[in-house]
Amino acid sequence: MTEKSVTLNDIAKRLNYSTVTISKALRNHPDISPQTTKLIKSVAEEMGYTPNIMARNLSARRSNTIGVVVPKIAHFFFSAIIESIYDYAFNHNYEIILTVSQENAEREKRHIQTLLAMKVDGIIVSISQETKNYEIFETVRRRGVPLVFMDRIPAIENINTVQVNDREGAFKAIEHAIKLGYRNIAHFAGYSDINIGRERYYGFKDAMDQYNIPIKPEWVVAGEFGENHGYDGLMELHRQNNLPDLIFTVTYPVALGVYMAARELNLKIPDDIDVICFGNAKVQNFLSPPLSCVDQPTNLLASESMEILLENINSADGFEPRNIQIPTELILRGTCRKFNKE
Amino acid sequence: MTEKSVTLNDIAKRLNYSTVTISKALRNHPDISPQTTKLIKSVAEEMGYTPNIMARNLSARRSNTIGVVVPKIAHFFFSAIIESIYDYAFNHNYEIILTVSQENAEREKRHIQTLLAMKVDGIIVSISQETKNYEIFETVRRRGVPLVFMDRIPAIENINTVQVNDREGAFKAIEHAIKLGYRNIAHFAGYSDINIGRERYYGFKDAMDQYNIPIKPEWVVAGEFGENHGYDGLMELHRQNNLPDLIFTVTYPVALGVYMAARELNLKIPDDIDVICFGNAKVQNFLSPPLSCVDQPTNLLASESMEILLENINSADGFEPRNIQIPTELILRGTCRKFNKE
DNA sequence: CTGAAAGCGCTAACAT
DNA sequence: ATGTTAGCGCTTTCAG
Repeated sequence: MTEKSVTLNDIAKRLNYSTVTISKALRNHPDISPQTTKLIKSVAEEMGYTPNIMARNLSARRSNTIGVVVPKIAHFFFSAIIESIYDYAFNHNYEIILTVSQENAEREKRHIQTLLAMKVDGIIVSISQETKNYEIFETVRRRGVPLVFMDRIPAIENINTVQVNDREGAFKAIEHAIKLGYRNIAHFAGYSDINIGRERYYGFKDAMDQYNIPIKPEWVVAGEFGENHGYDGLMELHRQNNLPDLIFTVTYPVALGVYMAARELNLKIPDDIDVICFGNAKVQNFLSPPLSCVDQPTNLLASESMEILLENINSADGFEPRNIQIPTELILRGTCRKFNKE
Repeated sequence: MTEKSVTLNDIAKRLNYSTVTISKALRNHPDISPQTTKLIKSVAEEMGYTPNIMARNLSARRSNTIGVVVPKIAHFFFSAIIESIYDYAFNHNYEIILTVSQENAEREKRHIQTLLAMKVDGIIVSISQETKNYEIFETVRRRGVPLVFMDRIPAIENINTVQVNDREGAFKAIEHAIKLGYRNIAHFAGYSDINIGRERYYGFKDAMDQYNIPIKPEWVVAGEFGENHGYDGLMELHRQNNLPDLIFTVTYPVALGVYMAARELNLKIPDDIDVICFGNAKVQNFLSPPLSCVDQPTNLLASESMEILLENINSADGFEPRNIQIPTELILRGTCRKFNKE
């Protein structure tokens, strides 16, 4: 019934060759004559041979596998990125081991340990919203495993990073809003431990400062990156009877949370309260109203990360860490557009 | 610099034990005395030992790893399912190797071969929209690797399946529409080779038949599961000047495509043309208008699949294939609700 | 309670 | 062009 999988040895015996010859032939090693190679391949095929990747990796001391750690996947931003990563990996003959931290630092750490134990050739990580201890990344470095941080980046030196220009992106959004006439602007921000929380806030602040608009502390509310933050945030401001005219949210899910709360409170977007967010999702076009945002090119984030990682993997030694910044673009839709206010 | 990772042997030498003792101690084998175990563990910890999973698996002939093949991930349905699968796996100490076929049968096959080569303990697959050749699944069976099909299921015998009650779900949606007074109903369907295409169509047909409404062949248009199908479909019907009053789409992305086309054509949803779809995504609540749908409980689909798979893996032999059907629920929002028509 | 021997399936280095 | 030897790091008998 359960047929035992055929090994190099099985083929060797059948053909009266050594396993080495078989192994080489199957990998097109020039040692082996074309005819023999052909013969061996056809027999392998016929016998239904599949290499045992565990064994191969163990022996070859490289796995052709890349580990990925992301905080979430059921959000457009990450699922789009992951899809691109898979694509890139497929085209370059790499396997991906994807792990999900669920925004939990402990879990993130365990995942990275597992990836190390699996002897992945390199790791791409987007840190969780609560990651504050960076020891594990030191461990990775000491092990000599190439590492690229993408989008969510810890504050440590000498690392590969691929990110969007968060500060500039946020600045553009707020500047646009100000030019539209907005003054009462709130920011539902991320925590400042994490780059995207910090930088997007700075971008917001840059713009407000530049146009001499005072920032109301109660209107800068730091929190997580999910719907809850947006929902709770708006609910709270409403309870305080302290609503701004516009809310700039640190991520798209936070904006969705604002939409939820607004519906519940019977606030009309964008008339009663307007929204603009960082991060783009195809569906935002079809929200009611369509949501304006700062676009982050997910495919570029993914491909740049992979590219740098593979370079690092394939550069014997002394690879200089690279830091890539990808420009953002402001996409205007139903919210935060002048004509809505006319 | 690049520090070599520490092995059982390293610990053994340091402690003057054999590797076997170390190995056993680390796995809490009763052979080893509690004190020795404790000592060994602390030293292992101190030396920064990480097991080499490749080696462990090779030797233990099981990987504690499950392979997953899905057609897409940047769609809410799949990303939600995958997240649940990861969760379940994490709690049961399994690793997941996720692969994405991109709706491509060739790629799907290669992924499954890779998973076999990686010696995964079991596989969950949701087949691509174009998979017609089922040989590879036979191969999996012959290898004795437990296999569960989820949501998208091929027409073969004696397999584990976990799916939603597609026919009933579609029926409920159409029946509801009919009771609302709709007669001119189109169905943007999937291809009939695949269960979800076929069954959802049957559900549609059941309802139309039961209420004696003739089905217009031009209004049943089969296609893929992505946005394009919906977009092209509506465009084409519009070109033919042959618009229905309601479109029932086989998936949520297809409905999105309809939204896109409708916007372009200046058709108002739900007044000019109404939409209801199979498959739920949180964001549908915030579309304009909110989209009614047949809900598929993604977490149940995921957990049932994992549960059956693990059972199958752990049942020595003679496991009877199981077939799970999960009931659906009709969720009414902005579209396909009577009050819109009043 | 501890360890020696053997082997998982494969590949790299070195013969022949 | 082909094979021999050795070993990747771990676990599973089986002896002591």
